[in-house]
Amino acid sequence: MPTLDLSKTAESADPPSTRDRLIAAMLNALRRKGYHGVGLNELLAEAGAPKGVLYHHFPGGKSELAVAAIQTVENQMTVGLQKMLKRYVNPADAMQAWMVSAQKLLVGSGFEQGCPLASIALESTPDDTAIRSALADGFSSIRTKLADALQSAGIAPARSANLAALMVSAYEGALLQARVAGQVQAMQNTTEALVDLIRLSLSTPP
Amino acid sequence: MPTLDLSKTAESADPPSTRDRLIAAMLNALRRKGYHGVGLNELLAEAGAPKGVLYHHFPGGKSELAVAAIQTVENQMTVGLQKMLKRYVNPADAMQAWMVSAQKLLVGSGFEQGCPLASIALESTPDDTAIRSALADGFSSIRTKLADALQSAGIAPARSANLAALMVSAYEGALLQARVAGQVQAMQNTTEALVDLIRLSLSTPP
DNA sequence: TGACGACTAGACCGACCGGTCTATAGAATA
DNA sequence: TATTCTATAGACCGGTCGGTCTAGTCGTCA
Repeated sequence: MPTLDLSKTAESADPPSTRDRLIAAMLNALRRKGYHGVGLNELLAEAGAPKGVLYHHFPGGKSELAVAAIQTVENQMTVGLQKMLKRYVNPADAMQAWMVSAQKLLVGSGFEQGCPLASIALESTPDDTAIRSALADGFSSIRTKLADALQSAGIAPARSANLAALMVSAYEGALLQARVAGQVQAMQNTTEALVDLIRLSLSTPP
Repeated sequence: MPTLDLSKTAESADPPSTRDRLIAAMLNALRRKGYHGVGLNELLAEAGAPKGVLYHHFPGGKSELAVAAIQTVENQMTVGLQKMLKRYVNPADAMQAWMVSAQKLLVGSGFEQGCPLASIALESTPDDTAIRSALADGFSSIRTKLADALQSAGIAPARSANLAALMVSAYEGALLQARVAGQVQAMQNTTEALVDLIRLSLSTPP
């Protein structure tokens, strides 16, 4: 069960496979209007693919494609996060950079593109077991990576897990508020408060 | 343009009007599966109303009903928040109580019911102007109320606005993570981190 | 070359979508 | 009682939904 093809460098990349184009179209849709907000026809038109192709690569249909998209974005986010955490020694700086990058995507798209995980998360029901478990895995893996980084920055283990959860919550909640407002004020405020508090946390014994 | 009828006490309440039943059905749907996840027929069945009635009370159809639902829940949330902020002098305690009440609703519904504002927020596009502005108003009013309370608790004005935004972000993000995971761990972690940090913030000069 | 599997292609399906329309019941006004 | 207005009721509409099915086009390997 292949996910995105990562074996090529950005330079030598051949045109993306049909499968990857389908995943990209689903991700784009999730960012903009959510899972139930897009139709299959629209998805296929964007990917430039006929219907048969979808059910060839994803026999489970729309929901299986969504699961693949979730796993893809989980991978992208953890990779991006690791990069930031490596670039900035101080996790407060890394957090700030993470927020700024999301903010840029949001503003650059005219407040259309949010987080693809968040939208489908809120449309899912407990019956959507495959989707929910993919999402749960994704968020859990992001939290774990953050917590590890916080711990190596000198924050106590118990506190790291809590702070990592707060960071993810703040990220999702801030994006959400800025998106509907059509302005980044709330997101900037959230970032500022959180970054301040992480700094405070770094300089305060548990 | 009447919203929910608040002129009656809980004791003397007559059966809810058709209009209110429609709003309640929409709110329930938003909590469980989002705006595009419910059909009109399902909504009407839950409210026990025929189709004509919807377009009588809400000529703008589904989206106008959604706006009314958003305004209703904004009102409910700000009232509830004010009550908590009055009961607990320390805003950290109020925040904790707020999170616990949301967590109870989530768990009590088998991880079905989240925040109705968040789901429709992520499904909306910039074209859904009425919905987005209702949401922006709602979140903004909640933030303002929180910031005022933080300020009266002794936090500097600039810091209060930031912290209020973080509180709302954390609330939405925590609910989202707990919902898909089917367990409250991430929400409890978020709450703990945030409450700790608010306390720290109360005892630290800006 | 012939056969086979992977992939592409799109016509087609019943169900359901949001929305319109006409008919009617009942209370209020004259 | 006649009239009018609000509210309820549900049949009906074209369009789109997610999904199935058959046909065709490749490259690969015997």
